[in-house]
Amino acid sequence: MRKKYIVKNVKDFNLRHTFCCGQCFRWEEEADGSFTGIAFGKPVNMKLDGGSLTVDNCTEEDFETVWRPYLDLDRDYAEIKKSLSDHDPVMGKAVETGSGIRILQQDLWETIVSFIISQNSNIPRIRGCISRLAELFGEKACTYREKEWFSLPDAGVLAGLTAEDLAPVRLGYRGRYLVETARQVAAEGLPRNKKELLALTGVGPKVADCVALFGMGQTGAFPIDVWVSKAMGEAYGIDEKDKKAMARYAFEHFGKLGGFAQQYLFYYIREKNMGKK
DNA sequence: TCGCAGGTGGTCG
DNA sequence: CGACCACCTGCG
Repeated sequence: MRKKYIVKNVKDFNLRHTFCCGQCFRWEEEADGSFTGIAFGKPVNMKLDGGSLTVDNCTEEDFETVWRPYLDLDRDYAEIKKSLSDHDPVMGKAVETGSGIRILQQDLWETIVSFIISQNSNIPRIRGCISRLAELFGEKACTYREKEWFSLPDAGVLAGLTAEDLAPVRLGYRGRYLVETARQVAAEGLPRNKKELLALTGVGPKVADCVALFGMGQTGAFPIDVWVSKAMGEAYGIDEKDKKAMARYAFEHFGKLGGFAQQYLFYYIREKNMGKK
């Protein structure tokens, strides 16, 4: 018995902006522009027509407890965008380009796993790794749209494996990081802040900031990757190698809005780069 | 074919 | 403490 849940009047939301801005790796665009994916063990399809969001395979209770917070629907993005746009013209353009981005509030463990895997890699490969990890070692959630869906393996499961066991996932040297981090989490519990994140194997400043932002709701976190470096080099004339200067700039100029600023910049510079090719 | 990708840990000076 | 550099793998 499948249910659909429809919400009217959703503002400042675009599925592609949100699911293709690099914050998540388990959503796929369908031919009709809708997106199918899984979070918190629940596969759904989302379709947006004007301001009307239809979530297929979703009850009202699921929507209120899972998807409303996940999609960050209770936050006023108009205000954030106004504030950032007023800062400078480049940010104004970035906000315009990614006007429907929402920062997803994702499962903490899944975020840790995803961004450890993401390092020094590329999006198609990251998606493949995460999907294989779920299918080979995760827990079966259910069948939806003639496909079997799996959750990512939890820390306890991964802690009992070796990097060798993970070979078919083809994580490369990240497999070792993942097993080691799983053992740390299984023993000590999930990290509660950036300091505890940095204590995990395979988690450095970039991954810690991604997890803080996407998995801990720390909106001031400002992950600096090669794309954001490029964007800030162009926009603010900061030396692209000087990560410290960039972090300082973000802290001083964007404060608690740093995470949003980062997503708009990231999406904008990547869009621009795609257009070039 | 081959550099390089949404970095990190280890090892130097 | 800052500047290298190796590291798995597979895309473009």
